Amino acid sequence: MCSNGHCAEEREQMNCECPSGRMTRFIEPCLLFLLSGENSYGYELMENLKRFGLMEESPDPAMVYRTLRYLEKNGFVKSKWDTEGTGPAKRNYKITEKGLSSLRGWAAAIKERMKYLDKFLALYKKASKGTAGK
Amino acid sequence: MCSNGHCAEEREQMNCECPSGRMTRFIEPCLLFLLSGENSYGYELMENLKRFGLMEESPDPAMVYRTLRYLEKNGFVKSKWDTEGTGPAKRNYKITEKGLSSLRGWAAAIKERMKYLDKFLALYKKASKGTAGK
DNA sequence: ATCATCTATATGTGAATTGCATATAGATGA
DNA sequence: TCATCTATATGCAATTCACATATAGATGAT
Repeated sequence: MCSNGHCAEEREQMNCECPSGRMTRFIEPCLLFLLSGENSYGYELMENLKRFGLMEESPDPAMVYRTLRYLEKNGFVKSKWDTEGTGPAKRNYKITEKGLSSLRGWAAAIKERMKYLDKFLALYKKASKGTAGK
Repeated sequence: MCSNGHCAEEREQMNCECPSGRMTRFIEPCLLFLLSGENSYGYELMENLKRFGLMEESPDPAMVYRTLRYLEKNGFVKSKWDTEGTGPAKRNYKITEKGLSSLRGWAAAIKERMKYLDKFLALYKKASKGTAGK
């Protein structure tokens, strides 16, 4: 049981994988960001997602592929089958203008959200100085 | 439709209430923090939650009361009916040692989480300097 | 040749989380 | 008596996600 009592397994507080503070749908801006750099496809994106740290081990393929389809369905990216080269066919994604705009929206929202988290931590720290958070 | 295409209504990017970056179960550490300051009850806590900014208008009573029951069920708080004073009876909550420990866990997790968000924003900013995020 | 492994994409399912609606009821003031 | 404020609570459906599973082309080892 983790420190928050959510998880079945015993974990270090900092490595707790219970929902504490999980960022809902954070994989979306990550994918959009990667695609804003260069066109890519699911399997490759999965590897590069590790850079963002939140999916340290290896991101869930289901999440990656489903999110990519969601992004395409909503016009944030466009895909084409790429049968060149070796191995199975890849679905190659390219970000759209709408996708770039969404990425800017995400960045702004994340910035805003961090303000609130900072506020929480500031309140917490302030309260810790006294005995309690009165 | 918001900038991320998730919401039905038109909104300013910064005020978008779509899931962009929402912190899952953030109400938990907020309640624990408030109770670490002084004993309180649902209706009062609901008012004080506004201070954290994330539930600007007014927090959903369902979330507040359900979360409090969850916290009690898991030993993070204890409650007693308070029939003193005027109006309907209040369920008065008091944080436990386990609750204080959980609050510390949340604070650590949030700090850690902010590191990742900072990292994302740093990457985004860096990429914005060049033409694209290559 | 066949078998494991790597590359690549995709769907199914159940649990967790949440927003919104609704129910209940004591107390207060017009 | 009726609306409003205080106070707590449940029901339900949509969203999100972790984990399991399916499919299939290509490659290298034995």
